[in-house]
Amino acid sequence: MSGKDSSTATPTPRPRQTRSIRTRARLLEAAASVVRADGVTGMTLERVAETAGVSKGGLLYHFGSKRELVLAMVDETLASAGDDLEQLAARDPGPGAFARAYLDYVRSGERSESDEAASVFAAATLEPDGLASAGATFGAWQERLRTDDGVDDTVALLARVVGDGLWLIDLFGLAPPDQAGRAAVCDLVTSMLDSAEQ
Amino acid sequence: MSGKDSSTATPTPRPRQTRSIRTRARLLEAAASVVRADGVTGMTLERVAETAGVSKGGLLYHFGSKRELVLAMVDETLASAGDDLEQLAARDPGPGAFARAYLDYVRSGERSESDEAASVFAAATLEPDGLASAGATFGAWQERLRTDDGVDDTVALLARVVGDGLWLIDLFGLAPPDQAGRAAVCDLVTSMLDSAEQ
DNA sequence: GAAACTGTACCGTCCGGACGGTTTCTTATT
DNA sequence: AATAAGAAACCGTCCGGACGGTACAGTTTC
Repeated sequence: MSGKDSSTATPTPRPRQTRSIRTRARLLEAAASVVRADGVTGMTLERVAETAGVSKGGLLYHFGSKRELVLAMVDETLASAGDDLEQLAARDPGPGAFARAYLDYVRSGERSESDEAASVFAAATLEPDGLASAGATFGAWQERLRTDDGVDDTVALLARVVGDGLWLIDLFGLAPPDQAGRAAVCDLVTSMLDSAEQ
Repeated sequence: MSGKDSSTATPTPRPRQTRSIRTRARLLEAAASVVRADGVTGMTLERVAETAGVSKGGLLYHFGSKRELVLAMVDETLASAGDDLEQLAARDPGPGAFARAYLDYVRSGERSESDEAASVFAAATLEPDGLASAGATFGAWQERLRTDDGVDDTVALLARVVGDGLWLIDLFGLAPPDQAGRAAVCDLVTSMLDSAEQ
């Protein structure tokens, strides 16, 4: 995960909590990596703790139950993606910035984050409503796409569907298109975005 | 699952030939319904068997292991979707038939199969490579889209991404767009398909 | 002195799979 | 037509093992 510090770092460092948060982050990361390596069924509390270099008791100190851990994985991943999105949109003034960011985010199909996100998504299926908050987040993004941007509703929705589609295709390894193809598609939709301003 | 037993005299009212494959299908269906109800973790062999009205031994007669069952679920669902797609494309002669079928398939979003497909997809994550064959199938569809249709490559890919995107968004309940929006998007891409023939 | 852990022991549950037995259908032979 | 033989379909139970979670007494770090 990258680009986590959205705001300026606190002037006074917190040595106390730094350790806790770092362990927490390590646990989250370890959980994703375990899922990626051994599948959802292989993600046991014991193995996650071991991978993170923490005892099982230590894990349960941070996450009271497996469910809590899984839900935190989803929230964390989505929040990180949201930050990246905002950051991308921020340096592109003008209408359709968020939609363009949405497409830029999936244009290259970089592997590193995608793999981890896939694991998280898979883990979310462990809990019946594990994707509930994910649905809410996607809904918020769609709303942002529709209202915050001065583009035609249909084209905005198209951008969202293409962005999500590419992202999910990557996530599950459903025969992702090659670099050239995905770039061409993103460019096509971006050009529609620009010419459909209103 | 007790059907009508209107037979009064004939002791053999039903041909028992298809008993095996019927039980198999029932097991597959039961598995999906269990996942939908209780989540991936709730899908145990015992519960699937019970839901299908079969003993656990009977289940294991048809599927040697849980892995086999899960893989069969994926294959079955994908094959079914592929059939629907072909059927849709068959009654639309002319270039871009498959691409249009791809979009028509997800246009309404009222697919009752969607629920079941979601469960199957979730179950596939139980096995590390549970989605391998799914990836292959999607790749084949993409290739069919690219070669079999007389449309521009980029637009064909766009159709695929939009189709998959809508489908996956529905599958995971990631804030699916409303009827009007999705129809508009599908119409838009379809019109691009028609005007981009070559 | 409190937060942030470690380490171990343990419990109740439940799961996947094996296995031996039982019923139902098909086929061959007489 | 009868029946023996055998395969296919299915039942019911048992077991080793692992998992999630609890409890708690110690230890390090700030």
